[in-house]
Amino acid sequence: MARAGKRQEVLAGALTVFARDGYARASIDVIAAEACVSSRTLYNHFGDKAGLFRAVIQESATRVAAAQLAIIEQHLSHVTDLEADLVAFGIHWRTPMPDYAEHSALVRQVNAEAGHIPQEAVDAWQEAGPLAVRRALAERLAVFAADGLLRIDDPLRAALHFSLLISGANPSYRGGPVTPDEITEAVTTGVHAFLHGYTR
Amino acid sequence: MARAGKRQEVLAGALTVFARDGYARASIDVIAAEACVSSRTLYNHFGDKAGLFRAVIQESATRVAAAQLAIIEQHLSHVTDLEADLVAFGIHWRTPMPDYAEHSALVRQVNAEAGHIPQEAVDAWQEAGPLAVRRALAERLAVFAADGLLRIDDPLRAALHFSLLISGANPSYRGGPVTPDEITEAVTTGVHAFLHGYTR
DNA sequence: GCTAAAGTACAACGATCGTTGTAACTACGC
DNA sequence: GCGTAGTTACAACGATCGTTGTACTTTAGC
Repeated sequence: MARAGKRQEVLAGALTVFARDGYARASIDVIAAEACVSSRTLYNHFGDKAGLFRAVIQESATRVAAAQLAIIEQHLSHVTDLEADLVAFGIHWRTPMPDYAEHSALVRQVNAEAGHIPQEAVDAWQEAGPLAVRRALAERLAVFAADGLLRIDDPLRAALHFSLLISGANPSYRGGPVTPDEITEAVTTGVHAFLHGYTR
Repeated sequence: MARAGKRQEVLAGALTVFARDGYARASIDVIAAEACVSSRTLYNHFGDKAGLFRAVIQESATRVAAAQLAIIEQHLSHVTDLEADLVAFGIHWRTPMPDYAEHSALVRQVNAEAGHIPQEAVDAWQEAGPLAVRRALAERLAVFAADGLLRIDDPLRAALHFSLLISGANPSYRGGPVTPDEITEAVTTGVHAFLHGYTR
């Protein structure tokens, strides 16, 4: 296996290590071992550690964003019961697809390390990942507003609010994974707050 | 100045460096220089780097939580117009008091590095900081619910939702600081969403 | 099968860093 | 004023790590 796949395996291994240890803690040798690859190969592909990191966050953001766009498309194209569909969408969104834990851990690393990443790389990452998803979500919400189901002044901010209420506050401090029941509970209450608020 | 203040100066300098660089990147010598202190003094006070970090996050969380509890007390004790008071409270909350930027950068560092911090330290930090604030906020919200102003099943989750809608999504990717107008806009729309939701 | 490209193993470098020991120095309590 | 405890400057250590060079081996394409 000379040419094929090596690059992808390096990206996968680097994602694991960067997500777990962060940029500064992560060591090139550990990444190489995780990817079952020589450290020299790693340098041949990505130049240096910073280049590898940029490639990893870009690839991870792009891949997860694509998956989330598909989920948006799937659940929010033809809605019958808005609240039920939003709940189903939120549950699907938050339920761990493979690598979701690693991805969101990497997001936390990027958030923490933003000051040490070139601005252009951060911008590209945000554009390919969170912003793309937020924009797509905003588009759907705007449609619902046009249909008279919602009242929205700023769709982009509404999409942000939805994301926060649905996926917010799971920095996963505790080691254990989140149970499906917790996800259902969090999404249900989040969607309810998004739609109806807390006023009596 | 032998005994006095040294410890506090170390904590302040370490807060600055840890918040900016993160635990792994931060170097003891840089922290010592930032605090105008010998690195040996630092070890005499805190044992090692991990001990210093634990002291820093604990102190920062405790101090900021106390300030935020005071803001809650100040704005939400006697409310006349709930929405207006919540907006005023949110603006006061989010408007940078000194060190607020450093504190929230440190929070991001803790979120990213949670896997490398002893569980007990993370628990103590969360208890002294975010959870204490959330609990106090939940208490006020529960009072509003008892007064018939809000409809709340789970006050703690409602407090979480409020925090997310008000202070969420400012990972400060861009270098520039947030303008007061942006804060006002974000808080106003956040409070509106919290109270009324987006349903028509 | 041959050749060029890609991958590997291995050693080595310079740099950074956490941590400790030590001896000199300084401030504060009595 | 003196002594004790805190502070400093300084050197040194072992360890880790990013990165490079090189010689060797493997793989893929023709």
